[in-house]
Amino acid sequence: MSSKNRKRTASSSSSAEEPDSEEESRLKDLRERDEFANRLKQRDEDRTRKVVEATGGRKAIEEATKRLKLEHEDRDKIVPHLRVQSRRQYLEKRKDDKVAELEADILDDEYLFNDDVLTERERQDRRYKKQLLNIAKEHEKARELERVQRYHMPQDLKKGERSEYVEVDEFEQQPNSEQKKWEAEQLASARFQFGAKDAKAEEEYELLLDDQIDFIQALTLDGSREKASKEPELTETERKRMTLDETRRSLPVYPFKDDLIAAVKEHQVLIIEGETGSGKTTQVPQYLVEAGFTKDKKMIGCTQPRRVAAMSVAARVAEEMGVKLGNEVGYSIRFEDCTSDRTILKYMTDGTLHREFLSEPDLGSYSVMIIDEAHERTLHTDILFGLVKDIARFRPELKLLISSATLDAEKFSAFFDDAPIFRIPGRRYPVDIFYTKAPEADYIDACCVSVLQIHATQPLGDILVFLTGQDEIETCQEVLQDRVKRLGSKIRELIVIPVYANLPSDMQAKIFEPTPPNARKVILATNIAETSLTIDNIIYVIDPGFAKQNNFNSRTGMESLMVVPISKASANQRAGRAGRTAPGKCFRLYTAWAYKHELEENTVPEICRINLGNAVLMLKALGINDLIHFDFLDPPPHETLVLALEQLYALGALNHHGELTKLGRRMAEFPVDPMMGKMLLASEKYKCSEEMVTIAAMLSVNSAIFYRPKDKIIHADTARKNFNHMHGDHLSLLQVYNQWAETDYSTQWCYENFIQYRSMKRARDVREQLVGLMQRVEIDMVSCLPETINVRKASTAGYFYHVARLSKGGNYKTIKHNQTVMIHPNSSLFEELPRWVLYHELVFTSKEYMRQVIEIESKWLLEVAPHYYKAKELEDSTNKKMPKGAGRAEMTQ
DNA sequence: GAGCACTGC
Repeated sequence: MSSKNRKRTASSSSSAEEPDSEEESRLKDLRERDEFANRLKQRDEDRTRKVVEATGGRKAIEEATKRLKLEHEDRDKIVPHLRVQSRRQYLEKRKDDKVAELEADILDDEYLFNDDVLTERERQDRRYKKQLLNIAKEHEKARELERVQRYHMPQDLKKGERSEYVEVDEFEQQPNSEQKKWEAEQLASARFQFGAKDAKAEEEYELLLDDQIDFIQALTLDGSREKASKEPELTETERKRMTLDETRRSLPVYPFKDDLIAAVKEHQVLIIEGETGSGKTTQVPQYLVEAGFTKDKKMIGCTQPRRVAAMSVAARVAEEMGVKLGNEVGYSIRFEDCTSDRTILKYMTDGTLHREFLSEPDLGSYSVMIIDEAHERTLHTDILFGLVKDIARFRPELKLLISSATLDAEKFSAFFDDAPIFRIPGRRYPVDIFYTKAPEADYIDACCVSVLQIHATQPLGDILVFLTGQDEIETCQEVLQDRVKRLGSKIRELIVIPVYANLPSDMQAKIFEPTPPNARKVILATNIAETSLTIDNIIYVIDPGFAKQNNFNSRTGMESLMVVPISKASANQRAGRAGRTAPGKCFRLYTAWAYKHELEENTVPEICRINLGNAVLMLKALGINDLIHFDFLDPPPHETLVLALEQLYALGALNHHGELTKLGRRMAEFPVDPMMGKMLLASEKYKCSEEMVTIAAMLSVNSAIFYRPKDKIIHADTARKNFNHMHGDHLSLLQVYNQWAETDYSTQWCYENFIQYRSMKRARDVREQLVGLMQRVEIDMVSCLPETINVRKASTAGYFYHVARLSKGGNYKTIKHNQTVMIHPNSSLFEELPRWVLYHELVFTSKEYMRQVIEIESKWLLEVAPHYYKAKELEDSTNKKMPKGAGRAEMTQ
């Protein structure tokens, strides 16, 4: 490391040194880099051989089946518990209702009839009722007291018992929770009202009809199944009765089998355009196997944007081909490689293939590569396009299939030198599209009204509503449940179910439960339902036309999560969700004019919106030096690329010729941001690899570690404070992980400390992978605890770019851009305000916040990045501006 | 004193 620093210094202070030694050290580094790469390759080959000996992949399969089984068992354990919970909640609610009813009853009674006009029996009855009410109230009071006094922290729970706070969320979501009742009361009393109070009830019911939104039908999304009357639809049970072979033959691709094989044989690149449900993902690879594309021990690869898809499709195809998953048909995703030497058909995520390029840049073991769901334009598919196009030029025998839904096919074809397009009809029912006559001011409210409107006027069938986030979903759920309750038996039962990615999986599973007869399900979902989750039996879709999108500003290096209008492609995708099992309807909460004139044609592809540090490093590691002219389907903004290159240079991953250094080659092995990669490699020098790996893993599960249930915020916060480390959040995270590890990764411990088990489990997976990679880049695992200065120094070695200094008024200024930023209120340093801090990321929400912060000393910057910082600019006394030009360090070691 | 759409390696 120190030799590198010297070299960098030398290269930047130019004329002082002889050019020869600079050139020499560059060449030496390149030589070392290549030797390192060769060692990696050698090791990979050895490992593959070992897998073959160990009767290939069986372990992975066992692991996979074990995992599936475990999840299943988990659910079985949880479901009865959930039932008890919901019953309890129901009883609670009912009790509240009954008590309120009784109270109203007595009041009415007293108001209407004087005591003396009553008969003795009536008087007795009244007394009895009053007594009952008193008892109920006393009981409630006692319980209230008990609740306060006898509140026990979750650790008091006996072993095996589930902590209660998991479901509390649900309790709070109930329309009748105490807090909500109180709020509603306050609101009601604060409102100015005309007329008699009891007249209001009437109005409320009228509202359902009064408030209606006018929709006009504009067009119909064509379905390919309109002739459904001619060929009677197969029900699910009928389909099950069919043999696998019959099912395969009933798919829309089947008639095109021979044509398709012929087309693949004739052309090197083929674009396949087909709707979901055409069977292309499962069938096309099988056809190619039958056609003999895997004869010479080469594989057919098929990429998917999502892990679940890769796994489930592989399982399905294995079943159809009558082989065991992991043998001839396998899948490969992060943390799980379920393939063997016998595998000829391999499903994988696009990111996995992207990684595979590092060890096999020519895709030598594949005869066909299928890139599926290309229209989704994930970062990885977009980069794969460029790579794969390049390879196709010097491997003429490699076949490429790019498969996509409609619209984009022409663009793909143009990119791949006018490759022919093969069209396969899909299987979808028509969807009628409705627009509002006038724009809606409040789309949440409009959603609720529309749902009730559909519920009251349209035939049965489930509704899917697209909202932007958890917050909106919760509000909408409350409003709906409240209004439904008030409408009472005037309408049929309406079941409201939320879905978003952060929702615990057993709650998510509820969307798949069948709707009871004569009831209707409303699913309130985020974008998760646009692609990731397919829910059957949706007939109606409500689309307000918004989504949350992450954008990266390469000028400031800041990310921001904003609500933006969706694109036309996205709107059509959403509408399509209504026509999967029967003709459907889609209600768009914007005008037809807005659709036509205000929505973009397509969503801006991910590659143009995010930080490309890691992607650029990877491409460099693949030997692609001229990134500015890399063949992108949609080139990312120039500044993003420049920023990424600059950062890589500053980190020492590239030399001044823009070539990858040995350090850079090692960094590329890690599936993390380059700064984090550098941090991990720096741990070698600072002898704290154990700690850094943990911190990296914890930082990778983005801010989803601490759990804050609404009603136990105080407890959650005190629990969190126990982990706070005086020097900052990285160390707090380290403490969380290490304490968890000490309890043998206990679930119970997580509940007790208000920590999300799911995130911790993921951190553990990531950590395991990183440990493996550390060995791969030849770093031993050592610990420096209990001393932690080196942990912070190693962090600084990676993140010296992300440093801010305290200025007047308690604000911080970033060193690089002199931009005003603040410590995030969740940070353990929020009230400390150290002079120098290092941040993991900069996010814009309501303000510019630094998230995950540690305290550092300015002299460390000179130690870890002498090429980047001058001693002068780090002087604490002066307040003068930072000289801009970086890399002109004059420091001597 | 805040607030995390969704994937993936």
